Amino acid sequence: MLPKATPTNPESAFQIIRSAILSGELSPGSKISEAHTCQMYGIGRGPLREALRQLEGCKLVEIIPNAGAKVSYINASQIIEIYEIRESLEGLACKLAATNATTTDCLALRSIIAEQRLQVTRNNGNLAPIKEEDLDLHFLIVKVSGNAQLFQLLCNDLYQLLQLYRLQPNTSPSRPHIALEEHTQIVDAIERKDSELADLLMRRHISNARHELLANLST
Amino acid sequence: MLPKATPTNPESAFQIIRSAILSGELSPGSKISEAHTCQMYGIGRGPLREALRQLEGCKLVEIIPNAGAKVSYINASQIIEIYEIRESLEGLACKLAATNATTTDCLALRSIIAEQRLQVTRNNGNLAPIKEEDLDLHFLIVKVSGNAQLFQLLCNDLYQLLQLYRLQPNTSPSRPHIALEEHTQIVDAIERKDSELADLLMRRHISNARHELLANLST
DNA sequence: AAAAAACATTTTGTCAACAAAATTGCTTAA
DNA sequence: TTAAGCAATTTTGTTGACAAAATGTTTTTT
Repeated sequence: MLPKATPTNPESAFQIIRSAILSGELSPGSKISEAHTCQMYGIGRGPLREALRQLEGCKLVEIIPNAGAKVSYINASQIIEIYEIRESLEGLACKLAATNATTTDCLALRSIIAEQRLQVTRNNGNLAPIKEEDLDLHFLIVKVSGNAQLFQLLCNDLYQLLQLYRLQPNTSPSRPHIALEEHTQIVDAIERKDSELADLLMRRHISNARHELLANLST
Repeated sequence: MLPKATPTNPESAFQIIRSAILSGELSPGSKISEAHTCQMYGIGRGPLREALRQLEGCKLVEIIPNAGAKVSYINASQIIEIYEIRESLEGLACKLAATNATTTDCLALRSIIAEQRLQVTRNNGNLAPIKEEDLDLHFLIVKVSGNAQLFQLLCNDLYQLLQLYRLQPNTSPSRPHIALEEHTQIVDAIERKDSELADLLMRRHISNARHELLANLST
């Protein structure tokens, strides 16, 4: 019933390799040998090369002429820069979301918050893996903003770089209680259509996360 | 003396096709036939396909499976969305630039302003093509910000989408006197290291441009 | 023994031929 | 006249073989 395009085209190669990178199957910094990778995932060399060029555009791989491709390694200064960008863009997303959110949107946002609250109480304040729900919320806010370009930028590029970073050495601690509180306030502001406040709160939320990250790096 | 990689690799194909698109040689919306394009620019079909996938990442071309690639056509709502993003990101750029600018940087910024002023007086307030100097200024501010990720995002992706848009039907009027005034104030703020004000002024500057654009679209 | 040069191997870059899909134009039928 | 079906052509997708570059190893020379 699905429209299903041809199975082994460059597009699917792109998704296959991307999943492999984001799941950690291909680890950051490691070389992506063409012959080896082709056999591994059952894709041709042509399609693979196209997929690699596409992944280069997402900054997930780095291609060095005559020397091959390797999975990107995100360092600390890069992730800080990305957080600065997120601060601006997600502030914008919240501002727009507050303006455009329908009641249905608000219900969906609330339900994510509820799920997060459940997670936090369940883990009783320990280092909890809200990670997925966290991104879910940010994801939905960007979607609700209605700015398609913004959605693509954040959800197809930046969020995946964050994911890649999290595969690396240190898993950031993230204080679930505080994050939950901040999330709740943000959704409240969106629901009340207070765009200015939603903007401010989201910027502050990400700024806090950035400073926590900086503190962990310097120690 | 230059390291100069092999001439006809996918990288150079990428640059060749991109220039062709940005110069209008390949017009927005037109199909990019593989065979035809290969002959036209003297590049192989493999390298071309890799280049097209790379250009798809920059949103300069659109690839439809089993139907080929075509030059992107940027519509009004897309450009408005991009201006919203610019407003956020260039505000950030100004904020960072105000914090990080050296005296050398400020001199360079001032010299661009001087050039713009020259242009405006020369054309005596008529619809002047400050376009190049305008982008030069924005370009330099982003560079001075010191955020490499931000630089890539704005200067390698968004600015070129703007360029693509300008190739299309309507050339926006742009009021040089006002723009120059706004630019001057922005550079002043950066020079005084007033990051908050620089942020605000840039956001307002781009917001003004966006509203002008909207006004022209609705008429 | 250390450094440099030559060789062998692996890996990337490129091209050309083939297969599959889509578009085009034509024929045929309603 | 229009619409549907079919055939021919063009265009995209894919694979395989070959050329060039880089890497690693061995041999030679100082």
